[in-house]
Amino acid sequence: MELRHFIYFITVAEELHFGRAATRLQMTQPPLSKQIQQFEEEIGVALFKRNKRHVELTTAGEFFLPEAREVVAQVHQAVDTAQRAHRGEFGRLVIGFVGSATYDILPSIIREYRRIFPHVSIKLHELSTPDQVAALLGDRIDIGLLHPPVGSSLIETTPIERGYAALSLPKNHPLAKKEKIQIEDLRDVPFILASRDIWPGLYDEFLSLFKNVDFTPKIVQEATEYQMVVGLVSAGIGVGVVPATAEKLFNLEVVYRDIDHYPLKAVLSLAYLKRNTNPALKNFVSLTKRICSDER
Amino acid sequence: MELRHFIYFITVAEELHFGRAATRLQMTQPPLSKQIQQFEEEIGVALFKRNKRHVELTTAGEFFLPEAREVVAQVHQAVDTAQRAHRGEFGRLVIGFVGSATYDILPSIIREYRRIFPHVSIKLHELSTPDQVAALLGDRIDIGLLHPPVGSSLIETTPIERGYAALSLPKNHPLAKKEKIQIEDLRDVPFILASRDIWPGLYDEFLSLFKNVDFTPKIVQEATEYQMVVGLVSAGIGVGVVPATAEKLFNLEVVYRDIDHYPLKAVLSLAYLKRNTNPALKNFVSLTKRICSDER
DNA sequence: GGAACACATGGAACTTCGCCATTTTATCTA
DNA sequence: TAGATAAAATGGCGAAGTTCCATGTGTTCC
Repeated sequence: MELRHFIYFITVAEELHFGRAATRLQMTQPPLSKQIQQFEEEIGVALFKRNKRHVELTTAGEFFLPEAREVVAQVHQAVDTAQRAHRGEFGRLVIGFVGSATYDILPSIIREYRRIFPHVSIKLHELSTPDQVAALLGDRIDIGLLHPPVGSSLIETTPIERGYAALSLPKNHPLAKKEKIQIEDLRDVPFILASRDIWPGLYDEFLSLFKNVDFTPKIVQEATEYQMVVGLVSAGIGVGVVPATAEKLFNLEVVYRDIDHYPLKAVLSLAYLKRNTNPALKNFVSLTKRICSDER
Repeated sequence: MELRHFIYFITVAEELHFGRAATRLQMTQPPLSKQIQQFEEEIGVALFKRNKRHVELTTAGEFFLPEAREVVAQVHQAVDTAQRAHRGEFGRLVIGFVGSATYDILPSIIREYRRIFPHVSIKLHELSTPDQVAALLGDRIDIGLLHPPVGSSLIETTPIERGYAALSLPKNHPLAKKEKIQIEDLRDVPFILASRDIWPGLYDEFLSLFKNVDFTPKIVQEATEYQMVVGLVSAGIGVGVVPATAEKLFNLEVVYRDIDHYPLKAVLSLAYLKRNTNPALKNFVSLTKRICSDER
């Protein structure tokens, strides 16, 4: 019993004429007759009443016809489902992200992706960059939104946001009066940073600013997230270093200032395993790239 | 693309091992590998990720698996439906019947048939015997419940009720006092009969009773149904001739008597076209025969 | 009653499916 | 590091099944 038999049966049932049915099936009449006979024998049911001149369905054939059509429809649906999944229209996507990504880029990407691929289920996990790298290598997430570098040749990364970091100061801080802060102004200033785990690139870049001056910054406090940095700043503990997108965490007690001539690059990257074959991943990556290039 | 491919895919997906899957399919591994490859090529979707040592489903394969199982299930359901219809468990049955059959045998047969074959839809038409014969020959009904003879070699008949007819008299009629009526008592009695169309056999048999006596019965009225005969009798118009089962049409004004030594046979038969292949018909006929033999 | 139509039958050719033997590659172990 | 083992892929061959062509047979229509 093969699919062929069902298709042959349906065609003959529609034409009630072996010759015409054979033409529609692009074959000749004798093999069609034989296949139908074999099929009837195999299932033990006469599907047609034939009297050398006229063909008609038996009662069993009439009941079989809609079921046979259902078989063919189900076959098409199955193949279609596989092809859609292959194109990434069905699937699952597990996304890791650093907390700072939620301030800006992540929600708009997710929103757009959901609109275009409504049948892909998305699972989000807030993870630090090193945890994301481990999760990627352990196949627990498909995509990471993290701060480079990741330090693994198995992982592909593309920058999606080339933003900058800024200093956040209590609004009554003396330096807050200046439009641009000079690096010399930062001598003896107490700093509050997110811990190096959160964003090693930014942490290291901040420290490297001071290679060309004769002092090192005084880090008085490390926080586990940027929201906490801003909180400590507004409490007057010190001056914070946060990505510029954190300005969206409105806090009236805090102002943001750049350091003159010393931009702090704050790159957010998309990261995924090179060997990951999840079709939904490709779409997510290309969609993200498109959105980011549109914004420029 | 054939059913085989779906079954092969499901088995490999369940085993995730071409060798074991091949064993389960009672074949060797190489042709199985080849068939899966061809199938993947045909639908344009990689269903398995294989790396010479391990096999696993791709995302598309995971989405395809339940759909493929659905295909196989639908195939089985389709074949099962055809086989059930072939056995007469699904179907339609159009039944013609004479009015007198409703008094006794028909309801119990229908009730029992419905219980055993709940998925056969039954359509009932009250028709006279000649109309039933025409309807049978014109393929408008599958079965007739009628009074023989039918007079067509295309039609098969089997008696299902060998009942008797009786005389019905107004309860104050002189003859009503007698337990058994002698045929001589019927001289000059006005008779009421159902018209010959209704039951030619009974009509003719009644007339033939009088071949051996020197008078013919006086038929004063013909009615179009037995209920009407009984009604006319109770109105005192005359003496009726009705099937014994008509006694169930309770009427306190009427009594029933037999004619001594002259039983009036009242045969009800099942009739159907010999060439009718409706499987539900066979079951109906054999069930009816069983019920009738049980009752004896 | 003959012609035309339509399904069935029989035999030949081609396709393809499955088996066997072998190769390739990945993993495990010494 | 290298050999052993396991598992999928590859290639050639035989057999089975499918298709085509030619023909047979029973119906229907003129």
